[in-house]
Amino acid sequence: MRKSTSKLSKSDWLDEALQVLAKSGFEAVAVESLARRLEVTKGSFYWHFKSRSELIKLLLAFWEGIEEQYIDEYKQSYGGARVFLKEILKVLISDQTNKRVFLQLSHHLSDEAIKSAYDRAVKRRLNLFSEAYVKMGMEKMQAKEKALMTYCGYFGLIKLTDDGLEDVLTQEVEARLIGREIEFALTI
Amino acid sequence: MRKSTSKLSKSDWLDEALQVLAKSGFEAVAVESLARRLEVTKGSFYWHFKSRSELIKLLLAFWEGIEEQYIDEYKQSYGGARVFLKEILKVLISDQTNKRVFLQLSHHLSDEAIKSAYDRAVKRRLNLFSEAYVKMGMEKMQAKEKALMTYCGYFGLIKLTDDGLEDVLTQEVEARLIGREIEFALTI
DNA sequence: AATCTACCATACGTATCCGTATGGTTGTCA
DNA sequence: TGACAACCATACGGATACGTATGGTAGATT
Repeated sequence: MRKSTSKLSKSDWLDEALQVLAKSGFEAVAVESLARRLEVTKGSFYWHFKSRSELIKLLLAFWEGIEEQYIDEYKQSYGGARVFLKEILKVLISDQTNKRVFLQLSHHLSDEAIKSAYDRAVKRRLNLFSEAYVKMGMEKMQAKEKALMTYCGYFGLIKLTDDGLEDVLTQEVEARLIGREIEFALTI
Repeated sequence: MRKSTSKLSKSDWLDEALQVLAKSGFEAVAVESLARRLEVTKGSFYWHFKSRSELIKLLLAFWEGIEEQYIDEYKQSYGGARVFLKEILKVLISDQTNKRVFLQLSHHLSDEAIKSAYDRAVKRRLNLFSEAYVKMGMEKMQAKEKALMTYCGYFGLIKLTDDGLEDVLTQEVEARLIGREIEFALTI
């Protein structure tokens, strides 16, 4: 029944699940649906995972790992706080998978595991911004306030650019909006 | 089996459905669950409605009607564009039901009916803002750009204040953030 | 070559939805 | 008072999801 002869690993399931999550949301991260995509049956799934909720937990940890990893990379690549802030904003805005997974999390806060991963992701962003503003010379309290403002603009932006309102956001308008949001974030 | 002797109307179902939608999302707007809340069985539901999707459609129209109605009221109450913008922002931010329903819509754009209601709601807000900026003296294009910026801040704000991150947003911090967002919106 | 382990298929049980079919009750009106 | 309409209960069918039980196969290991 399988096409490929190679057997699957936990990692294969997680990779596929992340794709599905980014594209279609948590509801689509379903056991039998995933199994069909991987051309196996759920017999395979329940060999690798205890339950769907275990998959979800591992998936969240998987995603958080990826995110933390490339935040570290950006921190090392860009020493200056201002340029770091600019570049990390650019990637948080333009990385479609990161953006969509983050938004999917934000839609399912009634699930405890998802909510706690989401809370951490929000705080990661707020701290990123806040720390940058402190390094750029702001007082801690003002930096936190500015970080909140930046975060609101950031979140509204990734949501708006993900909603598919073609007649509102042409590519040109979207590009200008992104530019202005980044400009706003860099103005202290 | 019923407690009250009075029979239900379509309106009773819609009122209840709106409450549930605001509080728990579209998944919770389920036929049998709603029936239990109203202390009837789904036999009643399917007498009043053709299907669940019909209820959803009527519910969306119901909500849009409420929203349009009080936007009109605000337009009449506040003549000046600046004060109108300030007041409409305040209510769009602080009206919990409006805010939560709007956010719920934003989470279910794969449903066509929901998406089109959501698109209209987004455009309503963008037009509100844009028109205000034009009346405040901005060129049309710049007004549209500023409206987009305002919208992003607005959306991020209502989302953040709805996410229940107690250790991030104390009441005091939230109040200051709202103040700053409104201030930003009014600065041209 | 025999066996053991990793991996998977199949079949089943259960829960939860939506929707339908059908009949019962209650109030109103001729 | 008898019939009709509005409103609702009950019972059922079907779809879809999760999870379990059990057995099969292919490659590594001894």
